Amino acid sequence: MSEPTVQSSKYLVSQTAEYLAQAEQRCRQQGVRLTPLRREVLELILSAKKPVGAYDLLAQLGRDDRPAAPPTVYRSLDFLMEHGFIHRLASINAYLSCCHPAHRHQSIFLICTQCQRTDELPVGQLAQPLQTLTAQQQFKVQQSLIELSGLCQGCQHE
Amino acid sequence: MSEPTVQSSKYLVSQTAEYLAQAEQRCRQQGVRLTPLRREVLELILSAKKPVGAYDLLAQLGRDDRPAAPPTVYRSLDFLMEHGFIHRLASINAYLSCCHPAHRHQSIFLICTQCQRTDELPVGQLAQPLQTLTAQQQFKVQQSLIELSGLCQGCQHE
DNA sequence: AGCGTTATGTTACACTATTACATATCTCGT
DNA sequence: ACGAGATATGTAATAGTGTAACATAACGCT
Repeated sequence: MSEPTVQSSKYLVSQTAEYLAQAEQRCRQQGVRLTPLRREVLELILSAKKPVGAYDLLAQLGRDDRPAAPPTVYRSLDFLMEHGFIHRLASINAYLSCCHPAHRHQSIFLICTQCQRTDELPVGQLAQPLQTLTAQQQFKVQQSLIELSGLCQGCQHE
Repeated sequence: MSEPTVQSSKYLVSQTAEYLAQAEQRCRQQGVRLTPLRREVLELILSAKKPVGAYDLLAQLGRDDRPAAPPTVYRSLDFLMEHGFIHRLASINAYLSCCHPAHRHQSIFLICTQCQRTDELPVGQLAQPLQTLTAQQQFKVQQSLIELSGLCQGCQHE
């Protein structure tokens, strides 16, 4: 709880407790409920140093010795995604917390194939060319997915 | 067999038969084998108007009344991807033929959520900003995945 | 023909996710 | 405080996607 989350260190520093408090507040503002279950799923994702699989979460949620059933976690994940608290990485079927849940945005994910740590970056300089390209095709983008797999700085020298 | 494939119409026109002939040739050049099975899988993907799921392919491959087993098709898909003949769309777990298998490249996919038709475009104007961004992060890209879902031109007015 | 390599067949299973329906909890008006 | 409707969770079953492990077959070369 004392160190900033790694994945967001370059982009927006936030600690788990602070993040959760802000999440609570945003849910209240929007009139939706960050229930104990949803909050716990979010906490688990926040405290992970890398993207987490749904079944990993399920195992950790396990009440009274037996693992929870899949819909339990998938519904929470759906809620958290819908409200912008987490993202799903399609290329590795895993979930990670969003660095800046305050507003809708497109992101680019850099996924390290070695250590699995993943950085989320704003589209920034790519937004304009992307817009130009889809406009040329007269394609109306609903959702974008940009995931780059490779070696992070730390893993290149091993 | 008489119409050009839709997905490549804006980028590189190629017909199934011609595509297969070129694939044969490239495999010979590289000393790898486009076996009847691999060729059939490629044909099925080429003749589809939209990306195809692995189990759809399996069903179509079904010999003597029973469907083929999963590894049959997955091994062929792996081969075809490895040699650049097809791509996998992670966001919809489907496969489609590559428009320009002659050389390695990054692509952008525009996937219509309505009709499922998918266009493959070269990264073009995005290559430079992408390169800049990953260089800033000192991230060594091994594989990139850019998939935009939305409505194609034809499906916007329905 | 014989041998090593490559490809395919076959069975079983792992992993990811959803459907359908039952139960519990919350919210709000009265 | 109460009950009705809406929202959330529990539970069981199953769908969809992909891989491991091992056996058999086909190829390619000497």
